[in-house]
Amino acid sequence: MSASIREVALRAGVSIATVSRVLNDKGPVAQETRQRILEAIEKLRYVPHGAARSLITNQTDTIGVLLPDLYGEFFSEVIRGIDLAARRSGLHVLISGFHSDRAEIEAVLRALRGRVDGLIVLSPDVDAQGLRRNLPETLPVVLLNTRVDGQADGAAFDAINLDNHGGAFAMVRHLAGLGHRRIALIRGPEENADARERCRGYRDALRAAGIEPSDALELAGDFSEAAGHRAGRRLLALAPRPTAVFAANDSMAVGCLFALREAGVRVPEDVALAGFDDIPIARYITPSLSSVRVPIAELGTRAMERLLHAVESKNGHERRQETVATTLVVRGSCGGAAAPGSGESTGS
Amino acid sequence: MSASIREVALRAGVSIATVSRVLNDKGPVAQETRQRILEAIEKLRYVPHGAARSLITNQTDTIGVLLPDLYGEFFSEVIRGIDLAARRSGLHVLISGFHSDRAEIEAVLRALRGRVDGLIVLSPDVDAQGLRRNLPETLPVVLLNTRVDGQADGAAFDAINLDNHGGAFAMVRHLAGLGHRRIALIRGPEENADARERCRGYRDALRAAGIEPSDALELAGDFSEAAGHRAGRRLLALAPRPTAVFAANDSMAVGCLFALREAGVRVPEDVALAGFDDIPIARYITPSLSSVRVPIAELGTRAMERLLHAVESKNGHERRQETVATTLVVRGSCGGAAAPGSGESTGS
DNA sequence: TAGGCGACTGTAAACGCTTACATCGTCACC
DNA sequence: GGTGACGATGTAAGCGTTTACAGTCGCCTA
Repeated sequence: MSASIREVALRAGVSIATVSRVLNDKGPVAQETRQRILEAIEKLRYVPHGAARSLITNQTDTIGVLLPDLYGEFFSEVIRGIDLAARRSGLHVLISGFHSDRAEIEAVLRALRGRVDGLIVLSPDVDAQGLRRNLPETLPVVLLNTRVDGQADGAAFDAINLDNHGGAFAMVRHLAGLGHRRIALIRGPEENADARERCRGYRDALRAAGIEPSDALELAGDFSEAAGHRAGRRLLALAPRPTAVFAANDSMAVGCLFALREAGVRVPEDVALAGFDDIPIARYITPSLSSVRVPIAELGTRAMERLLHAVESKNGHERRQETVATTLVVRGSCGGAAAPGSGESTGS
Repeated sequence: MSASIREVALRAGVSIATVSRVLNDKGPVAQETRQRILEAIEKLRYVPHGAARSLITNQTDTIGVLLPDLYGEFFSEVIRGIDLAARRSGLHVLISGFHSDRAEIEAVLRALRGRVDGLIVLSPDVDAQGLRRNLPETLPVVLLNTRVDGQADGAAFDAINLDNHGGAFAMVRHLAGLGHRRIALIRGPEENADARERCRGYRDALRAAGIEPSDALELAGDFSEAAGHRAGRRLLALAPRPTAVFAANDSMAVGCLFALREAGVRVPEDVALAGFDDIPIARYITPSLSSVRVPIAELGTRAMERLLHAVESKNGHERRQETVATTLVVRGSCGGAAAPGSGESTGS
C-alpha cells in the first residue's frame, strides 16, 4: 500500500487540507509550506489515489471506448488516434470489446458507471434507444463510424463518420473520367454501413457520369481477400467484360488482382482496378493499387476532441454530426496518370 | 447523477448494509427482503459506483496495459486477446500508450495508482529498475514480449515471450532441409529484440545444418515493405546469388518478392522465399508465402491469465518466464511441398 | 487603537460503498 | 423456562480525497 495524503501531511507538519491545496493548486499556500509539502511528497513517492479523488470530484479522467468484435488495423489505428488525443489532455482510456449480444453490451454499459467521464462508441449497428436507456442522461457519448437507426434519434448524439459516399464517388468519377463505361463494383457485406455507403457513392457517380447502374455489374463480397478473388473470377466470365473494377475495400481489390493475373488479364491495360482504404500494402503490389485513403487515426482524434468538448460543457452543448474527408489516391492499377503527391479530398 | 445505494435502501425499506449484502451475496438475507431490494434496484436502474467500491475494497477490477508507440496489427491482436481474457473474468482494460520518453512513462506509471489491479507491459525496451522504482511493490506486473535488460532483474517479473528463436530456427532448418546452402537473411531493426532473436535462430539453424553463417548473406532491414524491396535488389546483385531468402518478417518478404519479380526472378524456382508472422495477406499473394505463424492474441490471453494468477495470489506467487510457441507454415514460396493443414510447432 | 482585510491554515463533512460489530427475535434443547 | 445458537437486520466506522467554513495572525487604515 502506498502512502496516503495523511502521511504526507504528517511528515510536512501540516493538515491534509493544505496538502490537497498544493496538489491541486487551489487556494493560497505559503511558499515555504509548499516547499515542505513537495519534499514530503517526493520522499514518500506519494501519488493521489484516483478512486478516492473520483469519488468526491465525480470525475474520473477516463473515457471509455466501446468496440465491437471487429478488430484489425482499423481498430488499432482508431485507438491510436484516441489515445493520442487523450494523452494530450491527461486522460486515460478504458476500452471494452463486446460481442454483439445485446445483453452483454448492456452489462458493459452499466459496468461503466462511475468509471468514465464519457464514451466513444464504435459499433456498426448500435441502436440509439438501447444506448440511451442504459446510460446516465448526463454521460457524454460520441458515436464513431456508427450509423444510427432512426435519424431523429441520431441527432441526440454527437457523431463522427467517414465520408464513404464521397470517397467512392470520387473514385468512380475518376474511373469514368478515364473513359470507362462498364465499371463493376465488388460490394462489401450487406449489413455493413460503410459498405452500403460506398455502394451508394458508386451508383451516384455512375449516374452523374450518365451511366445507369446495372445489377449485373455489382458482385457480392464481404471485405475479405478470398471474396475479392471469387468476385474476380466471376468478373472474367461476364460478357461483355467490364473495363474497370471498383472494390469496396483494398483487401478485395488485392484478391481480385490475383484472380485477374491468374487468368492472364493485364491490369490496368485490360482492366482498371481500384480499392478503398489505402492499406499499407496497396502501394507495394504490382501494379500499385489506386485507392481512397482513410485517415483512420484522425477519426479517433476527432471523436476524442468532440467528446472533450462535450465533457467540458457538461454535455449541455449542441450535438453535431461530423464527416471526415477521404483522399483519392491514384496509382498504377487504374491506368490514370498519377500526378505525384497530389490527392483529391472529399467531404467536409 | 444516478441513484446511490441509499436510495435503493430507502425504497426497499431496509438499511444500506442489507442492500450491500444482496449486491455482493454476502451474509444472510431473507428471501422476501432480497426480492424487495432487487426490485428497487431494477426500478432505480441502480448500478454500484465503481470508484466508491474501489476505495474501500482496494481493488479496481481493472488491469492496465502499457504500450509503446508501436501500433498496427500486432498491437490490436494482443489487445484483443487481453480483452477477451479480461471480459471472461469481468475485468476492465485500461490502455495507455506512451512515447519512449522516460519521463512520460514514469508519469503514466504513477498516474495508474489506485486505478488498476495489475499491469501488462508491452515494450521492447523497458528497464526493469525503472519499472520497479515507479510502481508499488505489490502491484502485479507481467511483461509481454519484452526483453528485460538484466537477467537477474528479469526474474523479478512474470514474462510472456514469443519463441522467435525457435520459429526462425524451424524455418531455416526447413529451407536447409530442402537442400539450400546459400540462405540469405533480411534482418529486422537492430534495436528490436524480436528481430535479434530471429537472427539468432537463423544463425543457429545454419550451424546446425553445417553451414557457417556469412555476413555477406545478412542484409539490413527495418520490418517495412520498402526495406524488403531494397534488400531484394541487393540480393540479386550478390554473386553467387543465394538460393533461398528468409525475411525476418512478412512485410519485408513481400517487398522482396516484388523486387525479385520485377527482375524476372521466379519464386520459388530460382529463389525460395520465407517470412515470419504469417500476416493475413501471406496466403493470398502469388506464390503464397511460407511463414512462421505467431499466435498474437494468445500472447495477450496468456499474459492476462498470468496476471490474474498474480492478482489472486496477491503478487506472492512464483515468477515465471513463459514462451509461446510459433508454428511453421509451409506454402508455395519456399518450394517445399506443403503437407496440407500440417504445422510444426516450436517452443514450449 | 479598534476594526477590518487578506493570506494562510486547520476542522470537519461529504462522496458511495463495505464490513465488523451490535441488536433482536426465534427456536431447539436440556 | 433459561441458555445458546443462529438468522436477519441495523449502526457506524472508515476508505482517501476535496472543499466549505472557520479560525489565526499580521498589517494597514481611519
